[in-house]
Amino acid sequence: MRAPTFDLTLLRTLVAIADTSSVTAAAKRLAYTQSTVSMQLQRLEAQLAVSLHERDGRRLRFTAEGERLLGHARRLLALNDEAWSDMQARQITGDLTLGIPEDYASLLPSVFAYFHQLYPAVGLTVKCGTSAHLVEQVKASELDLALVTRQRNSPGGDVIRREPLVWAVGVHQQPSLSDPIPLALYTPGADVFREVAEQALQAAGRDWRVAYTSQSMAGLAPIVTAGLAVVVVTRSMLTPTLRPLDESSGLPALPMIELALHRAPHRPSEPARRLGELIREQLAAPSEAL
Amino acid sequence: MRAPTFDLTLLRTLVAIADTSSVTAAAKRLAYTQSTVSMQLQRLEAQLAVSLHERDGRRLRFTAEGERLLGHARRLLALNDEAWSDMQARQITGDLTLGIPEDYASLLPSVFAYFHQLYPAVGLTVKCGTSAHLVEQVKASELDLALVTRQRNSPGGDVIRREPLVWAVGVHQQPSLSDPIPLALYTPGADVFREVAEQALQAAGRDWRVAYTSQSMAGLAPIVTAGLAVVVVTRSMLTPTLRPLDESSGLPALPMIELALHRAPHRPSEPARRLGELIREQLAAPSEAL
DNA sequence: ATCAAGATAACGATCTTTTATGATCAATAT
DNA sequence: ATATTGATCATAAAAGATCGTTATCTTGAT
Repeated sequence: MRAPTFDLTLLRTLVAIADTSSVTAAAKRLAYTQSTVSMQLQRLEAQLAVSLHERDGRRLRFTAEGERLLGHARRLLALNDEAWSDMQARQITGDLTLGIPEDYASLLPSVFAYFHQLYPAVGLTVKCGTSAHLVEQVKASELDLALVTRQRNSPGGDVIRREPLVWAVGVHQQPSLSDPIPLALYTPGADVFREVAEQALQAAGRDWRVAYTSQSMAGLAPIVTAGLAVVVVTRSMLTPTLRPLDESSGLPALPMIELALHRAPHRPSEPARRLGELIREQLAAPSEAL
Repeated sequence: MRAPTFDLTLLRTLVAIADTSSVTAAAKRLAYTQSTVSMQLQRLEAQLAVSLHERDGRRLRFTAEGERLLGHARRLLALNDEAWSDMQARQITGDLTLGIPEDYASLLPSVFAYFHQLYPAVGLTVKCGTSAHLVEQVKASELDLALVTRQRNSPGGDVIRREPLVWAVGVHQQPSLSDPIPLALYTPGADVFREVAEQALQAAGRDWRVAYTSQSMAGLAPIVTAGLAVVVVTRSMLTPTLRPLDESSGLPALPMIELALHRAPHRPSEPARRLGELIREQLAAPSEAL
């Protein structure tokens, strides 16, 4: 007496029948013949010794047992699909290199960890750099992917999400905001935050001075928390030591920036495709909020 | 391109191979031929395009992928088996009658609810009565099953669990325990609690009087909570309004009683078998504790 | 009466299991 | 060491069962 076991393909047609409430439509969807689906349903009923469906007039209706089995079928198939794609994912091998702005290095580790769980055989290298530099590297195929910040509606790459920029200072500081405004900025060059800040101040007719520059937020932090300068960050980068400044501070409003994903010009490798997908899924959340 | 779907029978042999770490043994367990199991394993590997096992010397070892799949297989099969037995259980129909002592009516509802979930097509009737009466009814096949209380090591039926009996009074009462002890007892007749109590008092040379009698605990409750009498209950029947009395009260210790399941003499119906099983499982918990 | 959907029958192809056999490895004897 | 034995696993070939298709029939709705 062998253990009774469902044939998952039969359960899949059961689900298709339920979804379409028609044998013929289910057959079309599954690329079977109508008669095949009809017989598959009968086979299921025979194996369980239950009648799963009734036919009143032309309409097909499931019995209580049918509905019950449907639930089991959905659960089983979900587990099956998950198991299958897990096994496939583990087969994917290769190496890929992703570029990210330094400041986003803190945002991504959980994504990397998840990626490694899903694709343990893929060697992932992460390189940090300024957005402008990263874009060039992707174009030169030195990177497979690059996640960069840019001003709104700039061309190139796919937008992953948009984020509001805010002025910020140390939590307990009340900075003197008379001109010239003391700014803490990233290293000179094509930095988006810097561009945005300077454009906004200029448009507002304000004056400013660069009180401090550094390669990354980490370097700027001491100055900012000490209240010696204000900084521009995305809202998601605010830490407990940083306090955002609203309009009452007198500083001009800042526009949104975009987080965009650039891909190397050649057709993306499978690992690159997957990582791109994952980044989109994982980071897509806080988009147009304000 | 049809959706990729596992063959659960193949996964079952995978598990058997893992459990026995031998193709031959797995074949024996599954009532297959050795070559069948060998080929089934290969088929699985072919379908996934992965090698699941390695052979170093004579020993069979799973690869990392094999172990991974094994996990999925176990989960899928567990779900399959659960689904299957659920579908079978729903097929079971019939009626059955269970007898229980009145005081246990409060203990069982969750079991009945669960039973109805598992076997919705079974009509369950519950009849209350004294243990002695219930036993007679089962013997006469007027009941399919009877759950009764009895003194320890009495014959007949299967012991479901043993429970300590305790003396109890109202929470805030300090009853006068000088002879004759005022007892609140069930209706005269073959009641186990009464028997046990009277035997214990007699053995201790104490005197008592029956201050109140009723068909059930519900009727006794007012007298007891008012402190006019002490009552005998199982520990599991203690409510927030009842306070158990320990040895310091001067009352003699009470023995354990047993909860036993009696079955009608004829071969039990399938529903009766199932309910019996369920009762055993669900009530087996607090057995010999003290 | 006609049309569309579902059920049934018969056939053919494919896949699965078995029987039979060969290969490999470990252990024991020579 | 070498040979032999025993056992396990893999492979080949054949029988058998199963599943899907084509074709046809039935049934219900317009």
